[in-house]
Amino acid sequence: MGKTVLLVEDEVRIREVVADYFKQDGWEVYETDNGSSAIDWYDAVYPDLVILDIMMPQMDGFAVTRQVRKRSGVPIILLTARSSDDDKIHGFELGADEYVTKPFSPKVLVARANSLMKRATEHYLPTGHMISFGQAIVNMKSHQLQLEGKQVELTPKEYELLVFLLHHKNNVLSREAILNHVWGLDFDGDSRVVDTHIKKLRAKLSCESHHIKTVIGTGYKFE
Amino acid sequence: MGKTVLLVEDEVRIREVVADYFKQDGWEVYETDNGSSAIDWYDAVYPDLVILDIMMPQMDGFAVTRQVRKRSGVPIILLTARSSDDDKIHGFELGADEYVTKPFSPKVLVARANSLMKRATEHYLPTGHMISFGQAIVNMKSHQLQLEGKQVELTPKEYELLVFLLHHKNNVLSREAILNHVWGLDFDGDSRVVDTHIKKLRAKLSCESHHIKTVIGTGYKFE
DNA sequence: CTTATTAGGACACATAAAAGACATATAACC
DNA sequence: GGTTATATGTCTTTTATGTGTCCTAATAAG
Repeated sequence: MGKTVLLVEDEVRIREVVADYFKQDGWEVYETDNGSSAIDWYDAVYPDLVILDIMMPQMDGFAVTRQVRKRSGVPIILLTARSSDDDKIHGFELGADEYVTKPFSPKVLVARANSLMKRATEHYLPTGHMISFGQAIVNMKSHQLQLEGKQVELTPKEYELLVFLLHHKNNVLSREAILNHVWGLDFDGDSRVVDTHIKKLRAKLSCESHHIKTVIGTGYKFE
Repeated sequence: MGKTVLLVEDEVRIREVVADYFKQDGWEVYETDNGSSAIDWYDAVYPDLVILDIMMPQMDGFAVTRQVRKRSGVPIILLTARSSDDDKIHGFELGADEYVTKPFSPKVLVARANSLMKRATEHYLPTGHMISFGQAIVNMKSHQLQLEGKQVELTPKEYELLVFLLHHKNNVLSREAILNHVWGLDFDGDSRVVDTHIKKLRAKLSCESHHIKTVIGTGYKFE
């Protein structure tokens, strides 16, 4: 699965240009022009990166940042027309990771996004880094699962699914959100594929499968 | 209240650098260079996070992990020297939440610590949109009810009903009104379904069930 | 005390998810 | 290029869970 970015910008011209550059660079781009729908989009796709314009009608970039930060520590880039230090402090306090001042070059923005992602990825998955739960250790480098000292092979989908669940521990994830993130937006099959892969993951997790909770009517949750 | 971390590392140089980074990030840092005093420190300060070097004289990181785990589920990060320790991790009892391989960047370690803390905190005190009453917290995101620290699973209807009551606190709600809002206008069944679901909600609310008052001849009220 | 109304329990029915079987797609190998 | 193995996705059956109805006991109102 490629990198996904949620782009929130009300000026159509800027949004389209930026989106094009990101697509060119291999990103999957979700676009919206206002803050309140941005939150809905976030919950639906769980993007790897969020780019927010500060100046937007109704719900501005700061407000969106606050809402997103309630949900996760996903990298956030704020786009600003103002360059005053007050704004910067305000934004950093709220949890934005970077500031890009308008006018900016889309190339530079993509470059910053990539370096931020790289940092975030290292931060999530540094080499040799592992996450454990119960008797299990997930090796983020070899994409393997170690269970009671034994190696358990995971298929790519199983691995992606497990990592997505782990990164959103304790959050209820709808089939929709899981599909969008692990399978991608272009997947147009039955949302029950998620069930099938959850089933297979549970089988491989064996004694630790209880961590994956079914949330009836919605989806799943990792605890 | 600031975050506190107990740092157990026998190499002075590493310990001091790491401690500095954590202090810089607003943490209160307790340091010690050996495993046995680590337990004493733990009992004295009850830190929010424990960072342990695996390789230590006398009592190693695994032993300390075991001791700490007897006391609580506090987040633990183990520092391992290169991947040669991977083999050791195989056979040992687990219980640490993360493993960071040396050499590591102190920045990354602080970042990991923060995200781990965030997860742990979310787990204990879910943020996001919540409504609380008495000892209960309703999480509008996970559709769950937390009662005296324990998660209580709500079915979709129970959740909708509870949220409707909460949104109209202190208002007497007729069965008709409840039906129309929670079941929808098209529902053509018996209005006594409301009673049944109120009953089930009360059972799940247990000690907080007194908030749901019966208004005889009309319906119910949440106080 | 009588009647109206609700609570509680038992049960039937509806819906959602798990399990299993199978078909198709993808990759690896000869 | 054809063959095999593996991974992925769909379909059907089984199981679990949620929902709604009914009946009886308890409780409140008149």
